[in-house]
Amino acid sequence: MSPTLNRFAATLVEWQRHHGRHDLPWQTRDAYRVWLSEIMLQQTQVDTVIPYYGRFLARFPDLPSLAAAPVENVLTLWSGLGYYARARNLHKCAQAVMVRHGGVFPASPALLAELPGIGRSTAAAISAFAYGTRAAILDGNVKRVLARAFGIEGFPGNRKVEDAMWALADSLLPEHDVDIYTQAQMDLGATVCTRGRPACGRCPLADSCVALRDGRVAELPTPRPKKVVPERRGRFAAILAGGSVLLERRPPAGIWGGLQSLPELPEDADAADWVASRYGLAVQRVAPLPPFRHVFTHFALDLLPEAVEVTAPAASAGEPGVAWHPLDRLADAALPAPIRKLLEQLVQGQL
DNA sequence: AAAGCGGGGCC
DNA sequence: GGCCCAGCTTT
Repeated sequence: MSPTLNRFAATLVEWQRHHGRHDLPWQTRDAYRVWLSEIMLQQTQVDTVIPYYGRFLARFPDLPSLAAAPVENVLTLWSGLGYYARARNLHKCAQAVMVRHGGVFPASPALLAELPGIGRSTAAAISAFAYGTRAAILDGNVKRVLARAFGIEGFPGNRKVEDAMWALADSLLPEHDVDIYTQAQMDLGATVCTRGRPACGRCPLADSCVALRDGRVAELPTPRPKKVVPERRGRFAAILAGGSVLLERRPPAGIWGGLQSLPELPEDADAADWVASRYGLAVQRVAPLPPFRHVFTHFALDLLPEAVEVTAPAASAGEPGVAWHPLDRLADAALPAPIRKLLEQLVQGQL
């Protein structure tokens, strides 16, 4: 598309100057801050990210401090944000930038995309915001805006549909003000062209929007095809002694990879016997706790927690990755959200 | 309880 | 290149 015909970009850039967001804490030209925010913003909305971003930056103000930290400390600060592979990749990426690029994020989207946790869209966003590089993003906001504005059919998670959107996004990229344009697409998608009740009345693209013209705003973008999710169940032991709970680090990959959690009991084990033999603890009492369901994208997990009171333990828990953790210091633990909630309810005497 | 958000990586 | 992966928020 010739630049003079690119009304789309010009309209968005003009809209952004007056109606876009200009006070987000990561709106700087510091590649470290831009990168950190973009990773946190994958799969997570701005309002959720802001407090995490602030805490993270206070603890790891720059790339070298993050690269030098143990990954456990990174996971602790990530606890509750979800998708913990992002935190592990973030840490790996920090170390890779130190080694490969002398501690400076490259400006090239191709080089950025070779780093852990950075894909094509995130690479483009970082290079556009931090360095003004001309590169197209395609996140969920942009997919929604493009699907509606241009009437694109098909689930954007489908490779063919996504490829078509990438081609369109590339063709729409303006010659100048790519950083403003990039922020404009994100902001329009987040504040006007929302999934639920889009505010078409104040959309700068309303005049030309195909979905609005055809009355198909609610049908676009095409939703993900439905799938039945398998169900799993897991028994979890809250082993308690002297105001502390026993936490065990999970394997690095898979669900809640690398996080601390309650030990998972074998399906048919007797809780008291299992705790006694595995950890060498003297069990005083076992009590079932209310079961609850946690739903992931691709499966549902029924959690069956049990409280296991033991006599005051020795200082060491023996097994590697196993540690007693004070119940009044849960904030320091890298816990998955449902386990954190369970333990907090336990502390508050609600169970 | 169900739907939505969304980029990365494996096979 | 199709499909699988992963957790929290919103509705």
